[in-house]
Amino acid sequence: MPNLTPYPQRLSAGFYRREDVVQIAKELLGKVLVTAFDRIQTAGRISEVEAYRAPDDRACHAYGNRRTKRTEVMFQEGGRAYIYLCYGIHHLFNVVTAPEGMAHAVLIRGIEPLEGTDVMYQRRGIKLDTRGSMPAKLTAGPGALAQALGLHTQQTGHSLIHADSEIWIEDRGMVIPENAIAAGPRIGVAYAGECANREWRFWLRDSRFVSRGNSSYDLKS
DNA sequence: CAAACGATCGGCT
DNA sequence: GCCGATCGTTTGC
Repeated sequence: MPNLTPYPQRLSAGFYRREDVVQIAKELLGKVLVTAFDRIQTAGRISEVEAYRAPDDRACHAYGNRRTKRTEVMFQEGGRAYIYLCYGIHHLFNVVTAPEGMAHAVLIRGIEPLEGTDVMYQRRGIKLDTRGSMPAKLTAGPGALAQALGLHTQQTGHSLIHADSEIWIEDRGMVIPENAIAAGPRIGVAYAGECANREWRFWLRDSRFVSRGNSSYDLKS
Protein backbone atom coordinates (compact mmCIF):
# COMPACT_ATOMS: atom_id res chain seq x y z
CA MET A 1 0.00 0.00 0.00
CA PRO A 2 1.41 3.39 -0.94
CA ASN A 3 1.27 6.03 1.75
CA LEU A 4 -1.25 8.54 0.48
CA THR A 5 -1.37 10.71 3.59
CA PRO A 6 -0.77 14.29 2.50
CA TYR A 7 1.47 16.29 4.81
CA PRO A 8 1.20 18.69 6.44
CA GLN A 9 -2.10 17.66 7.94
CA ARG A 10 -3.85 19.89 10.45
CA LEU A 11 -4.84 18.03 13.62
CA SER A 12 -8.62 17.61 13.70
CA ALA A 13 -11.38 17.42 16.29
CA GLY A 14 -10.91 13.67 16.63
CA PHE A 15 -7.32 14.10 17.80
CA TYR A 16 -8.17 16.64 20.47
CA ARG A 17 -11.44 15.19 21.79
CA ARG A 18 -10.08 11.93 23.19
CA GLU A 19 -10.21 11.44 26.95
CA ASP A 20 -6.58 10.47 27.69
CA VAL A 21 -4.84 13.82 28.04
CA VAL A 22 -1.53 12.20 29.07
CA GLN A 23 -1.48 10.22 25.83
CA ILE A 24 -2.40 13.30 23.79
CA ALA A 25 0.41 15.25 25.46
CA LYS A 26 2.96 12.64 24.37
CA GLU A 27 1.54 12.56 20.84
CA LEU A 28 1.89 16.33 20.55
CA LEU A 29 5.68 15.97 20.72
CA GLY A 30 7.03 16.34 17.17
CA LYS A 31 3.86 18.05 15.90
CA VAL A 32 4.20 21.61 14.61
CA LEU A 33 2.53 24.57 16.31
CA VAL A 34 1.77 27.36 13.84
CA THR A 35 0.48 30.92 14.21
CA ALA A 36 -0.45 33.27 11.36
CA PHE A 37 -1.41 36.67 12.72
CA ASP A 38 -1.69 39.42 10.11
CA ARG A 39 -0.34 36.95 7.54
CA ILE A 40 2.92 36.62 9.46
CA GLN A 41 3.52 32.91 9.89
CA THR A 42 5.68 31.48 12.65
CA ALA A 43 6.04 27.79 13.46
CA GLY A 44 7.96 25.40 15.65
CA ARG A 45 8.15 21.71 16.40
CA ILE A 46 6.76 20.89 19.86
CA SER A 47 9.59 19.64 22.08
CA GLU A 48 8.17 19.81 25.62
CA VAL A 49 4.65 19.46 27.08
CA GLU A 50 2.76 18.92 30.34
CA ALA A 51 -0.66 17.36 30.91
CA TYR A 52 -3.27 18.82 33.29
CA ARG A 53 -6.49 17.03 34.15
CA ALA A 54 -9.53 18.00 36.17
CA PRO A 55 -11.17 17.05 38.42
CA ASP A 56 -8.62 14.99 40.38
CA ASP A 57 -5.42 16.88 39.54
CA ARG A 58 -4.62 19.52 42.17
CA ALA A 59 -2.16 21.22 39.82
CA CYS A 60 -4.92 21.87 37.29
CA HIS A 61 -6.64 25.28 37.31
CA ALA A 62 -9.97 23.46 37.07
CA TYR A 63 -9.22 21.17 40.04
CA GLY A 64 -12.45 19.84 41.51
CA ASN A 65 -14.21 20.93 38.31
CA ARG A 66 -14.50 24.47 39.66
CA ARG A 67 -15.67 26.79 36.94
CA THR A 68 -14.40 30.35 36.88
CA LYS A 69 -14.42 32.90 34.12
CA ARG A 70 -10.78 32.13 33.37
CA THR A 71 -11.08 28.32 33.31
CA GLU A 72 -14.44 28.10 31.54
CA VAL A 73 -12.71 27.44 28.21
CA MET A 74 -11.11 24.30 29.63
CA PHE A 75 -14.58 22.77 29.93
CA GLN A 76 -15.38 23.35 26.28
CA GLU A 77 -14.80 20.73 23.59
CA GLY A 78 -11.19 19.88 22.76
CA GLY A 79 -9.44 21.83 20.01
CA ARG A 80 -9.26 25.32 21.48
CA ALA A 81 -6.55 27.49 22.97
CA TYR A 82 -6.45 28.16 26.71
CA ILE A 83 -4.10 31.09 27.26
CA TYR A 84 -3.67 32.71 30.66
CA LEU A 85 -1.40 35.25 32.28
CA CYS A 86 1.22 33.92 34.66
CA TYR A 87 3.11 36.07 37.19
CA GLY A 88 1.55 39.14 35.61
CA ILE A 89 3.96 38.90 32.69
CA HIS A 90 3.89 35.63 30.79
CA HIS A 91 1.17 34.39 28.45
CA LEU A 92 1.05 30.58 28.72
CA PHE A 93 -0.44 28.58 25.85
CA ASN A 94 -2.38 25.36 26.42
CA VAL A 95 -4.29 23.03 24.12
CA VAL A 96 -7.76 22.16 25.43
CA THR A 97 -8.53 18.44 25.03
CA ALA A 98 -11.34 15.93 25.77
CA PRO A 99 -15.07 16.16 25.00
CA GLU A 100 -17.12 19.09 26.29
CA GLY A 101 -17.52 19.01 30.06
CA MET A 102 -14.08 17.50 30.81
CA ALA A 103 -11.49 20.14 31.74
CA HIS A 104 -8.25 18.75 30.34
CA ALA A 105 -5.36 20.67 28.79
CA VAL A 106 -1.78 20.32 27.56
CA LEU A 107 0.68 23.13 28.34
CA ILE A 108 3.18 23.66 25.53
CA ARG A 109 6.55 24.32 27.19
CA GLY A 110 9.04 24.23 24.34
CA ILE A 111 9.28 24.36 20.54
CA GLU A 112 12.14 24.08 18.06
CA PRO A 113 11.88 27.11 15.75
CA LEU A 114 11.09 26.22 12.12
CA GLU A 115 9.55 29.19 10.31
CA GLY A 116 9.51 32.94 10.84
CA THR A 117 12.54 32.85 13.10
CA ASP A 118 13.38 36.48 12.31
CA VAL A 119 9.98 37.51 13.67
CA MET A 120 10.56 35.35 16.73
CA TYR A 121 13.78 37.21 17.50
CA GLN A 122 11.93 40.51 17.12
CA ARG A 123 9.03 39.53 19.36
CA ARG A 124 11.42 38.20 22.00
CA GLY A 125 13.61 41.29 21.91
CA ILE A 126 16.68 39.18 21.21
CA LYS A 127 19.32 40.51 18.86
CA LEU A 128 19.74 38.39 15.76
CA ASP A 129 23.18 36.87 15.51
CA THR A 130 23.61 34.68 12.45
CA ARG A 131 26.88 33.28 13.74
CA GLY A 132 26.44 30.21 15.87
CA SER A 133 23.25 28.24 16.49
CA MET A 134 19.91 29.64 17.58
CA PRO A 135 19.79 30.32 21.33
CA ALA A 136 17.51 28.02 23.32
CA LYS A 137 16.09 31.01 25.17
CA LEU A 138 14.29 31.95 21.95
CA THR A 139 11.58 29.31 22.43
CA ALA A 140 12.47 27.12 25.45
CA GLY A 141 9.95 27.65 28.25
CA PRO A 142 6.20 28.31 28.03
CA GLY A 143 6.38 32.09 28.39
CA ALA A 144 9.21 32.36 25.89
CA LEU A 145 7.59 30.34 23.11
CA ALA A 146 4.25 32.08 23.53
CA GLN A 147 5.95 35.43 23.08
CA ALA A 148 7.91 34.19 20.05
CA LEU A 149 4.69 32.99 18.38
CA GLY A 150 2.74 36.16 19.23
CA LEU A 151 0.33 34.30 21.50
CA HIS A 152 -1.63 36.44 23.98
CA THR A 153 -4.40 35.97 26.54
CA GLN A 154 -6.79 37.80 24.23
CA GLN A 155 -6.73 34.68 21.99
CA THR A 156 -7.93 32.33 24.71
CA GLY A 157 -10.88 30.27 23.48
CA HIS A 158 -9.83 30.52 19.83
CA SER A 159 -10.34 27.38 17.74
CA LEU A 160 -7.35 25.36 16.55
CA ILE A 161 -9.54 23.44 14.11
CA HIS A 162 -11.55 25.85 11.96
CA ALA A 163 -10.20 26.56 8.47
CA ASP A 164 -9.87 30.28 9.20
CA SER A 165 -8.07 29.84 12.51
CA GLU A 166 -4.88 31.85 13.10
CA ILE A 167 -3.52 29.18 15.47
CA TRP A 168 -3.28 25.48 14.64
CA ILE A 169 -1.17 22.35 14.99
CA GLU A 170 0.09 20.25 12.07
CA ASP A 171 1.30 16.72 11.67
CA ARG A 172 4.19 16.86 9.20
CA GLY A 173 4.78 13.14 9.30
CA MET A 174 7.55 13.10 11.89
CA VAL A 175 7.57 9.82 13.81
CA ILE A 176 8.74 9.95 17.43
CA PRO A 177 9.79 6.56 18.83
CA GLU A 178 8.80 5.99 22.45
CA ASN A 179 12.44 5.79 23.53
CA ALA A 180 13.07 9.33 22.24
CA ILE A 181 10.65 10.66 24.86
CA ALA A 182 11.70 11.50 28.41
CA ALA A 183 9.30 11.99 31.33
CA GLY A 184 9.42 13.70 34.71
CA PRO A 185 7.36 15.64 37.22
CA ARG A 186 5.74 18.88 36.10
CA ILE A 187 7.51 22.15 36.79
CA GLY A 188 6.36 24.71 39.33
CA VAL A 189 3.50 22.75 40.87
CA ALA A 190 4.92 22.00 44.32
CA TYR A 191 1.67 23.30 45.84
CA ALA A 192 -0.20 20.33 44.36
CA GLY A 193 0.71 17.79 47.07
CA GLU A 194 0.86 14.20 45.84
CA CYS A 195 -0.16 15.32 42.35
CA ALA A 196 3.20 17.11 42.05
CA ASN A 197 4.80 13.66 41.83
CA ARG A 198 2.88 12.68 38.72
CA GLU A 199 5.30 12.40 35.83
CA TRP A 200 3.15 14.24 33.31
CA ARG A 201 5.89 16.34 31.78
CA PHE A 202 7.28 14.95 28.53
CA TRP A 203 10.03 16.18 26.26
CA LEU A 204 12.13 15.13 23.29
CA ARG A 205 15.19 13.76 25.01
CA ASP A 206 17.64 15.09 22.44
CA SER A 207 16.13 18.55 22.04
CA ARG A 208 17.91 21.71 23.18
CA PHE A 209 14.58 23.56 23.30
CA VAL A 210 13.52 22.29 26.71
CA SER A 211 12.98 24.48 29.77
CA ARG A 212 14.96 22.42 32.27
CA GLY A 213 17.85 20.01 32.17
CA ASN A 214 17.25 16.72 30.42
CA SER A 215 17.57 14.79 33.63
CA SER A 216 15.09 12.06 34.59
CA TYR A 217 14.67 8.98 32.45
CA ASP A 218 13.36 7.75 29.12
CA LEU A 219 9.97 6.16 28.71
CA LYS A 220 9.93 2.41 28.13
CA SER A 221 13.66 1.83 28.26
C1' DC B 1 -13.29 45.89 48.72
C1' DA B 2 -8.59 43.98 49.94
C1' DA B 3 -5.00 40.97 49.47
C1' DA B 4 -2.52 36.92 48.21
C1' DC B 5 -0.73 34.28 44.67
C1' DG B 6 1.17 32.27 40.81
C1' DA B 7 1.80 25.90 35.26
C1' DT B 8 8.03 32.13 34.64
C1' DC B 9 11.92 34.75 33.03
C1' DG B 10 16.02 37.43 32.99
C1' DG B 11 19.48 39.80 35.35
C1' DC B 12 22.85 39.61 38.69
C1' DT B 13 26.23 37.34 42.08
C1' DG C 1 21.96 29.72 42.07
C1' DC C 2 19.04 33.44 43.85
C1' DC C 3 15.80 37.14 43.59
C1' DG C 4 12.57 40.64 42.04
C1' DA C 5 9.18 42.07 38.49
C1' DT C 6 4.21 42.63 37.61
C1' DC C 7 -0.97 42.21 37.20
C1' DG C 8 -5.20 39.44 36.32
C1' DT C 9 -7.69 36.05 38.85
C1' DT C 10 -9.45 34.28 42.73
C1' DT C 11 -10.88 34.10 47.35
C1' DG C 12 -11.79 35.87 51.77
C1' DC C 13 -13.65 39.41 54.84
